Amino acid sequence: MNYIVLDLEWNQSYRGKQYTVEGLPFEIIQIGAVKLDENKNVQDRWECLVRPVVYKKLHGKVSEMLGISINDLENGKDFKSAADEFLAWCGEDYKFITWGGSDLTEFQRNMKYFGVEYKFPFPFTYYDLQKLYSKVYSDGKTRRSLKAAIEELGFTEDAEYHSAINDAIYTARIFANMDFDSVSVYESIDTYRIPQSRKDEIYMNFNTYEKYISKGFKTREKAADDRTARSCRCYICNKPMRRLIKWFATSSKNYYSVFVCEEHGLFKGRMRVKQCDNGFYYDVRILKQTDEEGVNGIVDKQIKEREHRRKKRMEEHKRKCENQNQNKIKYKYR
DNA sequence: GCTATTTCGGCGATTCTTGT
DNA sequence: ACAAGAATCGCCGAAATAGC
Repeated sequence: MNYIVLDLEWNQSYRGKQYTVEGLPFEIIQIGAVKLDENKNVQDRWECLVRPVVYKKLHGKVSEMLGISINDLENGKDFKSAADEFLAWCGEDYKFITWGGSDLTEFQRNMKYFGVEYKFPFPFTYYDLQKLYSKVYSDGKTRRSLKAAIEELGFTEDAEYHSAINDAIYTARIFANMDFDSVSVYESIDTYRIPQSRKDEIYMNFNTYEKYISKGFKTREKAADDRTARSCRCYICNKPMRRLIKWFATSSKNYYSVFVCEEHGLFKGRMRVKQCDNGFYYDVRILKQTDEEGVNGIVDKQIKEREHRRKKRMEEHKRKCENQNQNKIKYKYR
């Protein structure tokens, strides 16, 4: 199996969102990629310019950042040929690596818009190296820009950033030098396409946790209330679990819950409703094995949220009273 | 059992950061 | 300038509770 490190550059409407074409918020103008074998040895490179046909002028921010003008793209390929050639170059057995989680979504949007026919696997998994970099070198949550990561690692900065092929090469360099094996189980799942039906729903077991992606629902409510998503089975033995704490929302868009498996103990659940390009709503749920301390953390979160609201209300109430008193005083001395 | 007030919970708006 | 994820704020209707 090969690794394809992919990086894209894209353009957008130069005169504002109201002129954005339906189904194509961004138009890809550069494709850059590096192919590595399973031992992380570089095999090949691929790059091309794409001549834009929808947004034929570059947005000011884009040309500034990329350091190019529209003239540089005149001799570019049309997207369909570029994508066909690129996908043929990718071969049969490969996995994508990108810096951040947006490239594959934009690539598929462009493919759909320009009628490129190609079947990516389902579920469509890839490696988000920005996330894996954070897991290896940081807390797993913060996201570093590519430049910041290269500088942190002390790599030589021998090429301009924000060029598709250069950024792909930088990303490949980080990939080849990091302890990838220690984090390689943490694949990302592309959700440009979501499960069509119940039987297509995704249950990914990452050893320490399980990720579930539901089918699409017409409304946010139906997605949030779905019984399949709200009731959980143990991802180790597949037996139904008992719910210890019912699902509750914090002031964020996350829902939390705690379940218990008779054999494997405590699990914390986190769920979020998202919306897909086709307008359907779907659930992303993560189940993670935990202990009493972890459960206390969830309970604390719930209590903290209540306390937080109570305090807010108290302050609000106090302020109201003070205002009333002030009014009274005013009346007194009038 | 009705009404007013308090508490809860869902969700949009806002902000920060990344990406182009 | 626009997109998307995550975190936070705050509004407002629903549910719970207090007061009668």
